[in-house]
Amino acid sequence: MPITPVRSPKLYLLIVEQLKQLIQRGEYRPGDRLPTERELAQLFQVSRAPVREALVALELLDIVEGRVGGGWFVRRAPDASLDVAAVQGRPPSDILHARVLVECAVVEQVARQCDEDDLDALRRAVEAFEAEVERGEYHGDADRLFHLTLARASGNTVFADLVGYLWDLQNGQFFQRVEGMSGTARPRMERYAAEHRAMFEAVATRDASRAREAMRRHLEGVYQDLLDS
Amino acid sequence: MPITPVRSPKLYLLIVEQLKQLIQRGEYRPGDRLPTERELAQLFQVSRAPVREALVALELLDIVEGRVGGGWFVRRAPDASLDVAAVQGRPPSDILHARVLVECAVVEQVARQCDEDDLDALRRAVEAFEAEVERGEYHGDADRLFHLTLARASGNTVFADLVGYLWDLQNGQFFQRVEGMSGTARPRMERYAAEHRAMFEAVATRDASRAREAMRRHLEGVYQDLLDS
DNA sequence: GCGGAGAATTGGTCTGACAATAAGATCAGC
DNA sequence: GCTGATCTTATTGTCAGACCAATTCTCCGC
Repeated sequence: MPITPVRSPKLYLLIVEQLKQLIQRGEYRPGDRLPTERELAQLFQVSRAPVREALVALELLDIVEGRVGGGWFVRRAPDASLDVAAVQGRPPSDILHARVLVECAVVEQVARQCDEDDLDALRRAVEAFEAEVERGEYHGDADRLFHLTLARASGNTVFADLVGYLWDLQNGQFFQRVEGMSGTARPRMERYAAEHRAMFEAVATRDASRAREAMRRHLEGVYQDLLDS
Repeated sequence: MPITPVRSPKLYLLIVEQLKQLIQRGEYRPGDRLPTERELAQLFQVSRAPVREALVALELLDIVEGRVGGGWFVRRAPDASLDVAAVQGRPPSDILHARVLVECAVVEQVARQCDEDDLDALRRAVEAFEAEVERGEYHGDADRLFHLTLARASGNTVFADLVGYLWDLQNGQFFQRVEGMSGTARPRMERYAAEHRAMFEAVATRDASRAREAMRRHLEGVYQDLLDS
């Protein structure tokens, strides 16, 4: 179980972050020239070394480009990113509502249009979760996999992004650590497994409205469990 | 026949290339510790600086990980598609569907429950966009602000995250830069301004279903414009 | 105005140094 | 012999200053 990684704030990572934001917000646009390394070092109140390391790293991402004797130029805006680490915790109810909105739509769409391959993948995800519960362990991977597989089956890559983000947001915030599945945890997991299977069955029988309802109840149940604990 | 640009081989790029190959060929596997920076510098016959720049760049790609006082560790093998995947965005239609799902729900909820302060903020966002169009400039900030203000007015912080992400995803991918608003751009922007105002009016009069429809038409219109250009 | 030579600027690299952290080694105590 | 704390060493992260090569700017002659 991954304990929250305590990261020491390295300067070059902070500089990378700031530069990315500056470019994404249009402060510097593609084609623009950045301040010189020495100027950036002064602005960030550091030496040239971490500034260069940040710039070189961004160059490998094709975001900036360094020309000897010329300067650093912006090539493209950094990709939009949903970074859980950058978010300092959202109200659980906000997460719930977002998950209900997105995942209900997802499961409804999957029920309407998924093919046999999707169903196979879903079945495997359900069984992996059941096996985990059976063995008495839970580290979330199989749970996340089910929701992500569902999102992928929708055929919409953006939905997959959102579902993964929301899962991390919800579960990273709360049970960072579920050790051994003590006491009340086990019945919960068994219920979750059953709910996953129910959703799968609804999808397999192409019952969109039943699938949607199953998802809504599942998410609300998980939310309640989180609040209780 | 395009002349191949003779690029001056920067040392850190050569080192990045060699390290990537070493890891890809299994010389160093995930979990392994790389030689120390000083050892690598000796091996490559260079100083520490370019070695560090290469390592830091690989760290941003999640290929290696540097621990203070510990050393550099391999996290995963660099897969060739990573760079491409980082660059290529999401299918525009996927983004559209996600935006319709989320933002229609947002605007509907705002129409139902927003207060006077929210309406003020929305009005200011609408007027800022109109002023931008009036001045003949468009750099997206005011557009983004409107959608984000709407999301914030919903009271759900996660919705704000999602809306911001989806906006960046859609607009970062296409018009990275709209300079001067040439030809067909201006009428478009005027239409967008009008649509924003229409949404605002619908919200202000608490007409949830009209607001939702206005949002859906707006997003689909934007999508069509993007495809046309 | 134009072209070209020289000066100033700027990225790329090197060297050496120091602090902070992590990991290994040592040692006292039982 | 084992445990736990302490000390030592190793390593990264950062700083400062310097030099080189490529680029860009400037200014001068024409």
